[in-house]
Amino acid sequence: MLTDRQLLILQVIIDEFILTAQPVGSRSLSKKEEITHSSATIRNDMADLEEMGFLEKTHSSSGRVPSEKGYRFYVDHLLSPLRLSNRELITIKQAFNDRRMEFERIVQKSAGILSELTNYTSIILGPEVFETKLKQLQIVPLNDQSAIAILVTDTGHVEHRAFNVPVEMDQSQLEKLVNILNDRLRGVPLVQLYEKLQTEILELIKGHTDQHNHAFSYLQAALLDDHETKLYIGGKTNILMQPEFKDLEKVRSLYAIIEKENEMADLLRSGEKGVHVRIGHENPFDAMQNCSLITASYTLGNEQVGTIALLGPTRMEYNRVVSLLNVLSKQMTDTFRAWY
Amino acid sequence: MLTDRQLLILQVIIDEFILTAQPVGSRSLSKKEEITHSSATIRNDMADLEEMGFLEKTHSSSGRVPSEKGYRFYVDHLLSPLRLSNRELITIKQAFNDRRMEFERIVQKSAGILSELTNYTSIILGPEVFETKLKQLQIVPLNDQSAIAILVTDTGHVEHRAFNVPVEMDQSQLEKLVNILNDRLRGVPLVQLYEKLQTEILELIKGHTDQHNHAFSYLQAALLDDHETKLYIGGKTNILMQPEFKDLEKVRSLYAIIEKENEMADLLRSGEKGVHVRIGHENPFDAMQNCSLITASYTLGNEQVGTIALLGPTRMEYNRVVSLLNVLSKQMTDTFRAWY
DNA sequence: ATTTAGCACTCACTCAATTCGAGTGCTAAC
DNA sequence: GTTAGCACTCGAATTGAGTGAGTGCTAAAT
Repeated sequence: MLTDRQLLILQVIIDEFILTAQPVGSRSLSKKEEITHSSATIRNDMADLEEMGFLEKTHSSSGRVPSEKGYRFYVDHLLSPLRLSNRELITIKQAFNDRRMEFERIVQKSAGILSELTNYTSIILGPEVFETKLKQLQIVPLNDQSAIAILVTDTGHVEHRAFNVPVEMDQSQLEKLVNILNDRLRGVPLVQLYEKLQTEILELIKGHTDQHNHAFSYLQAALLDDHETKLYIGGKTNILMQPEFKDLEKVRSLYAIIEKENEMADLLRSGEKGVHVRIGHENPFDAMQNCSLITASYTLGNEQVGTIALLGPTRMEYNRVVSLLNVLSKQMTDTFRAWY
Repeated sequence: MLTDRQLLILQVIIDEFILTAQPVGSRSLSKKEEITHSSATIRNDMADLEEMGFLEKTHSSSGRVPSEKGYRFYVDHLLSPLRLSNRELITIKQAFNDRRMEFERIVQKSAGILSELTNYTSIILGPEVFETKLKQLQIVPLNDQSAIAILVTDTGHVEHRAFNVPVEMDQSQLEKLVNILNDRLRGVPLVQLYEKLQTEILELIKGHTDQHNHAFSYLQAALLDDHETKLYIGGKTNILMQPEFKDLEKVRSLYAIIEKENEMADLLRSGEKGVHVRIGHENPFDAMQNCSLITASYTLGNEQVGTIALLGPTRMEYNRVVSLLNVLSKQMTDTFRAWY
C-alpha cells in the first residue's frame, strides 16, 4: 500500500491545495518543515500517488492537484480532528443563548453561523413535520367572511391559513365545529390528518347541518396542504468568493440546483445519521461536480430528524467543517431536547 | 430644446441599448426602419445630444450609450406604455387564483413572478404591521414547561413564539392571565402593545398572585420583539445574467446591500405612492450606481402600505417593467381588499 | 536499494507589438 | 440643412517571444 512518506506527502499536498487552490509542486513541498526529503524523492512519490489515482495534474508539466479519490482517502484516513477555536465556540454558544425558544429562529441563525464561520454555503433541512402530532386547532374569526385557522403540533410547530367562512354560518357554529375537530384530531400525526378528515370526521359531520358541511370543506382545504419541510440556506453568496467559481456559468448552474427546494431536500434527507461527506461526483447533480457536500443530522424530540449541511468546493477545509457540523448538530439536538 | 429628430434618435438609441447592452453607432442607426437619415446627420444629432448630456461615449471613438440624464429623460418623456402580453397577464392571474388566502404566499408568489417575467431581481416589502391591531391572543400549552403564544392581528397576520412557563403555574392560571390580556389588549395597535403592557397591564397584574407576575414577564418577552416587516426577494440570481455584472466584485457588493434587510426596507419605504423610478446615482448606495430601482406601492386594508420593487441594471426595460408593476400592485391591492 | 543531483523538456502565463474594424469628427459638396 | 468622404481613434482580438514553475529520467551517491 502506501508508505508513510507517501501518506505524509499526500496529506501535505491536500492541506496545501485546500489552502491555496494552486497546484502543488515538488520544490515547494521540499521546503516545508514537515518534509525533509529532496524534491526529486518527492517527485517519485508524487508520480506513484498519481498512478494510484490520488493525485492529478492540470497539464503535463504542472504541479499536482488532489483527485476525488485523493480527497476521499484524505477524508477517510488522514483527517485530523480539529479543535474549534474559541471564537467559533463563542459564536455558537451565543446564538443558542437566545431566550426566544423558536425553532425557526434557531435554525435560521445556525445557517447564518455556519456560512459565516466557513465561508461556504449552509443548507439546513427543517425537521420532518409529518410525524408530529396535532396539539390543537384554533380558529380566529377576522370578520364575517374570513377566519384564520391555526394548527399547533406537539413540537411547537405552528401553521396558519386564512379561509373563507360561509356567510350563513355564525361564530357559535364555527366554534362547535372546531371543538368537534379538536376532540377527534388531537394527537393525530399530521400525515394521517387527511385520511382522518376524509373518513371519520366526514362521517361525523354528515349528521350535522348543511352549514357545517359547507364550512368543513373550506377548513379542510385550509388545513391539508403544505406541511412542507422547509429549507434554510445561508451564505449563498459565499460561493462567489471561491476561486473555482470565477466562471459565472458554473455559479449559475449551481444556484439553479440549490434553488430547487424539493431536490435539495431529498438530497439532504438521504444521508444517514452522523456526519457524511459527499465529494464531487458522489453528488447526484452535474452542477455539483466540483463541490463537496457535508451533512450531519440532528434530532428534535423523539424521532424528528433534520439535516444540516455545508456546500463548498471539493477543496474544502474538511477538518474544520466536520468538527463544526459535529458541534452544531449536537448543540441543536441538545437545545431542542431541553425545550420539549 | 430638442428637435423631433433628436427625440427620435435618443429614443431609438436607448431602446437599442436596452436590448443589446452595446454602444450604438450612427451607421447601425441609419439602417433602422424608423430612421431615414444618413449616418452623418445622425452623428451630428448624436453630438448635440451628447453635448446636452443625454448620451455618453465609452471611449473617444465608440458608439453612444445613454447617460443617467438620458434615461431620466427617456423615462419621463419617451416612455410608451406597453400592453402586457397575454402570457404575462395569464401568469399573473393564475398566481392570484390561489384559493389559499394567505398574505405571505401571495407576496412570495408575486416576487417570483416579477423576477421570472423580467429577469431582474424583485424585492417586496411586506405591509407595515405596526398599525395593525391585535385581534386575539392565544396560548397553547405544549407541556408543563413550555407553551406557545400566538398573536393574531385584524389583517390576519399571525405571529407565534414559544416561551417557558414557570413550573409553579398551572394551566387554569395561565388561561386567566390570557383572558385578562385579551380583554385589555384587543384592538390595540401593535406599536402600542409595549406601552400598554408596561403601564396598564402591569398595574392590573400587580393585584394578582406572584405566579401571574412571573408568567407575565415571560409572556411579555415572547410578545414584544420582532414585529418586523418582512422583505421578500425573488430572482436574486438574475443579476448574474446581466452583462453589466460580469464583474464578480460588483455582484458581491450589490448582494451585500440587498441582504441588509433594514436598509433595503428603508429604501423601499421611502417611495411615494404610485410607480417611481430611481436611476443610477439617484439611489443612495454606491453599489447601485449602475442599477435602477423601480418601486410601486400597494395597500392592504385601510392604510397598510407595502412596496413592490424591481432592481436591475440602469439599462432596464422600463416600459415593460413599469406596466408590470402597475398591474401587479393593483392586482395585489384588489386581492387584499377583496379578502378583508 | 534508496535517495539525490542534474538536465532536458513542457506548458501556462505575461506582455508587447500588430492588425482589424466599428466608430467618430470634420470638411466640402449637394 | 443634409450627405458623402476621409483621416483618425481606440478597444478587442491575435500573435509570438520570453519566463518560470513544474515534470521525468538518468546517473551518481549513500
